[in-house]
Amino acid sequence: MIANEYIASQKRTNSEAFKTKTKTKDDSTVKDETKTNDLITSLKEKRNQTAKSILDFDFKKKRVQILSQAKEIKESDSSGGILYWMFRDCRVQDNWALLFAQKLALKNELPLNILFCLPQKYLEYNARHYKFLIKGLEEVQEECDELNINFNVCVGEPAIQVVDFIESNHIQGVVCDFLPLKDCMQWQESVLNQIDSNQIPFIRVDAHNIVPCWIASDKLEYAARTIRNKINSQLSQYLQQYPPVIQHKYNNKNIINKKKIDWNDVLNQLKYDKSDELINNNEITWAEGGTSNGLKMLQSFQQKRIQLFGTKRNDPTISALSNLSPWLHFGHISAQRCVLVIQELKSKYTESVNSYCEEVIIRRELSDNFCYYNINKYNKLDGAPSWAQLTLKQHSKDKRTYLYTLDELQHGRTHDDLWNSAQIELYKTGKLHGFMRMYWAKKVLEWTESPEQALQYALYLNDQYALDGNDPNGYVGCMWSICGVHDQGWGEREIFGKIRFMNYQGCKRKFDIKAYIARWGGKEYNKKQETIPFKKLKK
DNA sequence: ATCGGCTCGCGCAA
DNA sequence: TGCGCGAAGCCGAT
Repeated sequence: MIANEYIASQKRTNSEAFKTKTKTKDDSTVKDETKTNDLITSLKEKRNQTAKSILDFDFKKKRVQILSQAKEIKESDSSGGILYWMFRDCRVQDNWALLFAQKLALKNELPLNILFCLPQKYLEYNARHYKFLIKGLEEVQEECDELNINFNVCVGEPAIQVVDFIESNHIQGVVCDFLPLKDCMQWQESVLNQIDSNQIPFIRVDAHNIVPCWIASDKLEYAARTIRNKINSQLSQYLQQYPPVIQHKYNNKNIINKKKIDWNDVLNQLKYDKSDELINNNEITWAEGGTSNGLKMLQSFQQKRIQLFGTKRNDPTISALSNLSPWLHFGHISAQRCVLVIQELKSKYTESVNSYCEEVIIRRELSDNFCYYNINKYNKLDGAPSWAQLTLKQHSKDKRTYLYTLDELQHGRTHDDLWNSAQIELYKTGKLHGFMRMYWAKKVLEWTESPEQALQYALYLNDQYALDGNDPNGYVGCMWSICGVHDQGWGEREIFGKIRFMNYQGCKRKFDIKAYIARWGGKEYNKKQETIPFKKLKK
């Protein structure tokens, strides 16, 4: 199907939805199993062609940070082996952290273990997130069983549970993945402090970024333009094909007599808010966790949507986006794999592929850069650049034409039918179109009492409802919209100050807002006369 | 529909 | 110190 026909068919779908008010099935759900299996098979072949195992592969040492005094595995009588403490990157293949752990284990002829430890309460995770996450872990477990890797899951305080696992299993080396958020960084530091780091190497691997976060830049970057060259100039070095994680050679005595994991029991041990009706009444059906489901979505992007990405990515009535962010957030698929697959189409859809790479490489890595070098304030107003803090402060007392409570925002009950539609899309589907996210967050700034409250509400709603919430990308998205992070000053207005402004009118110009509103059913609540409440300030 | 002006501060050359 | 440049924007002219 050529692009124009495809757009036309989507417009038909939208108008049908408008007439019948029935749910339309997202066309990005892939039904063709055989073709997807082809992709999974072809990736397997590609890995096997790349190297026999990680030992035969040019592993980039810069992906690794050795945090302990001990730099190498020490000889020991009791061979508990190597532990990969998995947290952010929940997949077996295409995972530099697991590959590095297997490399250590093979080189030292040791067994290989994985531990995934879930805290009882984690950020704003709820049933929606846990269901997705656990589905992915089940797949990891199955793959580990086939590969002679000892996979374990536990619920509890990671800093305690991981140390306990290391001690009781006589682990000789620990590999963890990289997530530049406060909790995770603190757990890792705490584990490092509790173990004998003169004896046990403790190693962090950036399995999430293509160019490792600490290599891409050694400082807090100011904007996309300041990190772009730093990443692009090193990209060819790091954008390698993955070798396979292979069947592990060294047997693990822990595997014998191992109890089967009771996933319901895991879920029941978690403490999260179960009372939110918007979550309980809106089961997510378009996206299920796990690597193979993520690869299905990647394949449908490659086959159906990438061609539209260049020109239609800011049109929320057209399905032109990858829709991969939930799987990327939970680490069920790797961004590097997405780039490798999509770049095969570079000569065919040059503009689209370049735009996609800008988002999945530069913008994503910029988010990690922001959190890593701003670890105590990546979700606070203090984390904003000083010009933005100043201008927001100067305008914090400006009169707000509309003021909404968290509850009104949550249910999509504002005067703005477009905004309400975005909020409905968010709570019903667990995702919000990339362009609408910006508009959505900027209006929260406009309709709440202060920038602090706006940021708090936007982050809460995003983390609560979006499958890809609770992630550096989400934090930076809200910070960009509300407090100017990675952006620059613009013409001064009320409330916004110099923060970039967005409005209803602009959306009207850009896409068919009626189709979007019809699709999600946002209504106007208590609309006042004034529709555009700002006049540009004169100097 | 498309385009240029607006506006701002970092980064770099001087 | 001054200038060029980018920017997921808006707005008005054509």
